[in-house]
Amino acid sequence: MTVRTSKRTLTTTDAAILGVLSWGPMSGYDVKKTVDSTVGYVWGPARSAIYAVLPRLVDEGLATAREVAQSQRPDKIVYRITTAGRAALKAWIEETPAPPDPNRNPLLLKLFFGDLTSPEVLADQIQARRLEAELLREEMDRFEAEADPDDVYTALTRAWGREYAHAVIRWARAAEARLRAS
Amino acid sequence: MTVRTSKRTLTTTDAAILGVLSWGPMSGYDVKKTVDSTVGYVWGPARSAIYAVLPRLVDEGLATAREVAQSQRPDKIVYRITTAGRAALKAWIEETPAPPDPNRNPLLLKLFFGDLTSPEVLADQIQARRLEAELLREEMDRFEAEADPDDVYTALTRAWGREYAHAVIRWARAAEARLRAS
DNA sequence: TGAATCATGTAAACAGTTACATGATTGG
DNA sequence: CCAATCATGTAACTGTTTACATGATTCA
Repeated sequence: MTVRTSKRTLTTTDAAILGVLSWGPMSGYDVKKTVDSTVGYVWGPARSAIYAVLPRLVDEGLATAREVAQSQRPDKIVYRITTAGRAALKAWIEETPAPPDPNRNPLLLKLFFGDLTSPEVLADQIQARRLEAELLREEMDRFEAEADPDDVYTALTRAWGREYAHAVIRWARAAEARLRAS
Repeated sequence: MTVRTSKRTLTTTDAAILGVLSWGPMSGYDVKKTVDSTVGYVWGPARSAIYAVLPRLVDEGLATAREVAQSQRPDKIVYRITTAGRAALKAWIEETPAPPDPNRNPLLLKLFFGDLTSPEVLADQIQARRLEAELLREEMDRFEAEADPDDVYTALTRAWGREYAHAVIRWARAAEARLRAS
């Protein structure tokens, strides 16, 4: 059993998957569900990406796979993070510099070329962004209510969600007013 | 001269390039420089992407190319947006729904798995993000000073830059304090 | 009976980046 | 003379998504 001891750094998707495996062994199907309801807010790989990554993690010795036969349900493959996997994830967290904030905002790009259309069109699109942000804020509030206040890390992610939503809402309100006025 | 009348919707990179061409005809080299100093803040394609996209825009009838011989400088190819190009860009602005905010934040993802490392490591990374945001805010302030206050669209993009930077700074300050305390 | 859930995977396409490759001219 | 600027492109790769493909079981 040769293990590809490649010291390749993890992709963000690898890290997300390894991360949920660090919470407990599970099948690809369960990884997907867990991702969606947790880290999916900040990194949401496609289902097919998860099924592609898992065997690769096994190849690299970062996880193990065990086939589990089931009678009432389709058989499944349960993945478990290894010590090497935990170390690789820790290294990714500590050593990989978080890239600067994504410089990519198509909505803002539209604003640069705003002269080609009417202010109402842009105001509508900004409003849609604001409604999204308002939903996000409500969601964060709901999480806040049912969350463990001692869990610092998830508290910080919720705090960012609220701060971000707040920024979008403030900006959008002002932008909409200014555009609808002209 | 057959023009591929494909009604393919533009990619964001296509739109960014067509957009700067809507400000005037120019070479690929100049597109790159113009992008970097303007829309680059929200969409910054690589140089190679620009040189790859430009001929495709010509294929699709969205731009024309004219070779310009130069004696003192290397010859160049000057691209000019066509009426069809302008229409395609307008359609992109009006019809293409701006995708929801990018769900992709590796720094936040690290926080989800924060238990695997020390609070200091995370605080350091958050601090780096804050310093970035402080630079962004200063840059926006400088732009603000020299900008035309009647130009609504660039004013809105600057406003977003400031609002966003503010959100990052507020969040990071609180997060750093909380992590350094524990 | 038909939709939802459980369960896994492949193939093709897409969007974009980095690195490679070349070469003249200008200014300090 | 050396660095910066002007000028264009290709090749290989990376990471990710969408669509395709299959099939059992449970619940309303």
